Amino acid sequence: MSEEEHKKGRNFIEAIVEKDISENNNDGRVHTRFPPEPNGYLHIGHAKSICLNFGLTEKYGGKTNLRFDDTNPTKEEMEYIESIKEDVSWLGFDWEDREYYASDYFEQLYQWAELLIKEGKAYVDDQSVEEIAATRGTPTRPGKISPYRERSIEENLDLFRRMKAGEFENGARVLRAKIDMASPNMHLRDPIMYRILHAYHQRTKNEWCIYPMYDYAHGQSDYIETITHSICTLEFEVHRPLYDWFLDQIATGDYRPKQIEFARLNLSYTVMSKRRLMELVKEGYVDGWDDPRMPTISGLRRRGFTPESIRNFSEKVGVAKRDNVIDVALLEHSVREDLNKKAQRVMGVLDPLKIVIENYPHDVTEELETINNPEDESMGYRKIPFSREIYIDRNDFMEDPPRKFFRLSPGKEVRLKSAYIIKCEDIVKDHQGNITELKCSYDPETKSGASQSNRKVKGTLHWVSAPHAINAEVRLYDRLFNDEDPAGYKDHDFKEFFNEKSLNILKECKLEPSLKDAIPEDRFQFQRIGYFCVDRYSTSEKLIFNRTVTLRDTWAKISQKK
RNA sequence: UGCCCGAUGGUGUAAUUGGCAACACGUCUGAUUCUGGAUCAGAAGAGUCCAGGUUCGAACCCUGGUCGGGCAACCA
Repeated sequence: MSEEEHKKGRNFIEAIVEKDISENNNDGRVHTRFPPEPNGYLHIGHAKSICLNFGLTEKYGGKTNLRFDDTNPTKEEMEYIESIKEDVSWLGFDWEDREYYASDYFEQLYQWAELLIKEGKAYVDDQSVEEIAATRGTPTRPGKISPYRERSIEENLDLFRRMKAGEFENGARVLRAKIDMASPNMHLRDPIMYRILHAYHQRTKNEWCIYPMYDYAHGQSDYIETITHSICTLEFEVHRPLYDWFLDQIATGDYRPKQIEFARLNLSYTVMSKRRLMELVKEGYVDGWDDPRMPTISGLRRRGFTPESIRNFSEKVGVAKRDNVIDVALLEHSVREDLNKKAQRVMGVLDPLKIVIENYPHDVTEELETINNPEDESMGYRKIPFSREIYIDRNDFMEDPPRKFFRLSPGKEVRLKSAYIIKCEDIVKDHQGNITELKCSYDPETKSGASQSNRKVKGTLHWVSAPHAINAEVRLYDRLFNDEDPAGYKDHDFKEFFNEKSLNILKECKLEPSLKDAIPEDRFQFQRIGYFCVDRYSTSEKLIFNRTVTLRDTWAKISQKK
């Protein structure tokens, strides 16, 4: 991308960063952070944020920290930390040695809290949760001042130290910043800085029984890490004055991190909150956080998405402040675009229909040559066996076809990809009238690559040689929900829109023999069908393929229009 | 009846910061094709939420509305 194009296409955050650099704010540094709370798996929305934060520092020459926002020991687990790290690196980003935890700063945070008390800017409140909630006021009415607000500095200090020492029960007292109970911004009405939580923390163990709240911990953590641009989602916009207030209390020089908010990603036909995804997992709607239908990074990975496709997608969706719903078609386009260039083409028959080529000799196997990827000659060629009995997909045959059907039907000819032209001579049915087999003839002059092979026929089919085919299970996935915005109804639970047909397992699929050594996460294009990925739990005894996405299907559109 | 955001083709994002509304996805044509894929060529689709104002000129600035979102967890 040229300098000129840069300027044209830049989003509002890049514009801010460029301005800060040109004005030499914070010495012209760019330092961002990705700050997940380890209480769930990362999803495609986080991927956008990861790409944004790491992308910015790649572009402008800076650093990005990975920081776990682990200030609530009752909700957070080690399992999530591991999955988050794996997802970020899988996407292709490197936080180098900067793996940080908000809990690493507990001591510093505590010291700053004492400082605030000493300056008369924080106080210990003995009110109960209910009382604090009740006296906070409403958006239109100011709150009531706490009876404990004017305690002496000495008493506050003493009580806060005793809170830390574990002398009080959960919920008995909190430390509050003394700001303004009448502020029109609810977050400035003496926000809670510390609460008492006698809970075991994954990292600090039993060292603490008071834990800082997000608003107090986050900005100060940014400050400690010398973050310059603290990017978060829109719902934190009203927190910004508080973010700045806390910083102003402890900052000593000119350096200040700047909070910038952008609109979170929404995807059509799915849900995008950890809470809802957790529900799907816990209530068994899906297999787990990495179910291929989930919009989680691990789910997309298992489904067969590439890191590149997700990064390209993140680039394409843009960054702005207005609410948005991205068409899932854009995500699908991103994988197709990437896999089209990379995925080896193979033959796979999902719903086998046997064909006997009656004029082809018994006991003969030809090794036919076929290109691995017509988009990339360097991927080479391979051999596929051909014989008298083959399988084609059942929906590639119609006994009574409509006019635009270019596939096999009685008396009609069709090309077998990389093989011969065959003609349907006869149909074999069982007693119920189901088609069980097709009798065909082949034209030996039409072998692919042969000099007289140029005869044109309307259609080309994929196929596999019956005696050489290997068996596999193929899982077809569809959108998780039937509604574009399942979480968008006040009077309906999002799970009411769960798509019962979102998973279709096919157990009798026949694949070309070269696939027998495929290992988990190998990706292929099953010619004319779609892109498929070996499931992470696939074994050589039981091969399992997940359909990542179908190919664009013009015929499906034509036939749907009837 | 408070405060803070936002509003540009079906969807998303741009518009050299006041100068002919562009790009991508999607849709539709056609060409091509041993994948009804890919590729190539082309088309339709918004006059920028509304009403005023400033200006030679407004998507952009001002005023007033309308609509949408967020904020009242000892969550993040």
